Amino acid sequence: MDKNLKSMATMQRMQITGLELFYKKGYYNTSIGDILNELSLSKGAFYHHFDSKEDFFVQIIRNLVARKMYTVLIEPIEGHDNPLELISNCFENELETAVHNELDFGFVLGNFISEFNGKNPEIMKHLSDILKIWEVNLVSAIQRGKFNGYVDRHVDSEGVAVFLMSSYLGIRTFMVENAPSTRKYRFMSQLRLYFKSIQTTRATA
Amino acid sequence: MDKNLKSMATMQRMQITGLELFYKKGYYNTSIGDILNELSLSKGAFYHHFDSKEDFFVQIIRNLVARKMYTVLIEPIEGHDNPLELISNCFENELETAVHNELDFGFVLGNFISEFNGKNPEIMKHLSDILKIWEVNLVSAIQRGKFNGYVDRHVDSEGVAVFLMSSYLGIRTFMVENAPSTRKYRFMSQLRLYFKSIQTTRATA
DNA sequence: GATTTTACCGACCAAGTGGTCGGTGACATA
DNA sequence: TATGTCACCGACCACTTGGTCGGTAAAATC
Repeated sequence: MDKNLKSMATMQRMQITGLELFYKKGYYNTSIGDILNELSLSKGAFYHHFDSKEDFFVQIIRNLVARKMYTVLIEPIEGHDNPLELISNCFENELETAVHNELDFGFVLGNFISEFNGKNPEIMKHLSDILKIWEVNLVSAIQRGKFNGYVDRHVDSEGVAVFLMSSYLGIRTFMVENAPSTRKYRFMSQLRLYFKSIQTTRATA
Repeated sequence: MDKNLKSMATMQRMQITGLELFYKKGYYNTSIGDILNELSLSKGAFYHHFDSKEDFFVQIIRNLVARKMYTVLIEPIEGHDNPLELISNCFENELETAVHNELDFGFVLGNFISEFNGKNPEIMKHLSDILKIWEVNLVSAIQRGKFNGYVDRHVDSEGVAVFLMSSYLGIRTFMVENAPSTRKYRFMSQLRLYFKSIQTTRATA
């Protein structure tokens, strides 16, 4: 059973390093050799554990990206508090880690989507699945917000979700290009302005 | 002088096909051979006109992307009408062409930024320049709007610009993934809601 | 009409790529 | 102790890549 454990550990190490490099340099621009070098492992080791580069990448998405997305962008907005506030804090946190150049899984996703779109339907399916889950959870958070009196009943929940996901994906591309901290701040301010316009108006209905 | 003309025409053809393929398949995933095949031209022809693949790409950015960005995302928001309306229409138009799968230069830019970021500073500089021009023009459109009484004087023009650019870049990634038409519609609705929250309030101040 | 310039050709090259395969030694099983 | 399994090794392969270079034919220049 010790063997099995070692095997798992190696696979894990490969996947973690793989994600890091794929994220930094892009999938097509990262060779298996790059990853193996970083870990001082051989081709043989790689193909012993994975069928192909593509299989390897799919495993990474399912094992690392999907799970992390869940804990970071979905779990935090569950609950019955004001969803707009939950979302706000969640975005704030994630953008803050992004400022410090750590792996931000929202952006990892956006990155990969633009890399694979139109090229690799198999991989796109996996990426789309994750996005879909995010979307569904955002929509239900907004609806919960309506039910609990935090969100104006007239707003279109799906619309809000699309708008939120878009701007989040976008700000990440945009932060990466320049002045991340300033842009994060400006983005969050405007987001809160937008939230104001869809929250329940205390004055009339 | 006929020679010169033919030369220019060939370069133009190469650049147009190049942009198309780079956009569709990504820069690193498109070989010079791919482009040449499409045009039935030879390696010799390519390296006669361009120094390298990178040089070729930079030319494309400067000759095609930058100019098109200007006519499509910048010129339409100049003028002294309500800038929020101009921007709204401009985004609407561009997203509509995007729905029909034509080249959308806003997204071309976002795509390339995520592909080159952290990898090729030389190319990133060119992309950043274009983005900067867009940003500056958005900011001044908003400020004009304040001056002309269309936009609430308390809003942060730079913030609005960052928010607009982010959401535009994001919706394009997101539209490309699925249900472009629906998402475009939802996005535009929410964008107009946001605009309402930053326009001059007729009731008080 | 002779000469030079120029647009383009295509065989070729070195450097990588993803992927294969016959090994080897440590461990588990018997 | 003998045997089998399994994690890992690294030389090797077919193929693609960006890029070179000696050529050619037509146009421009003289």
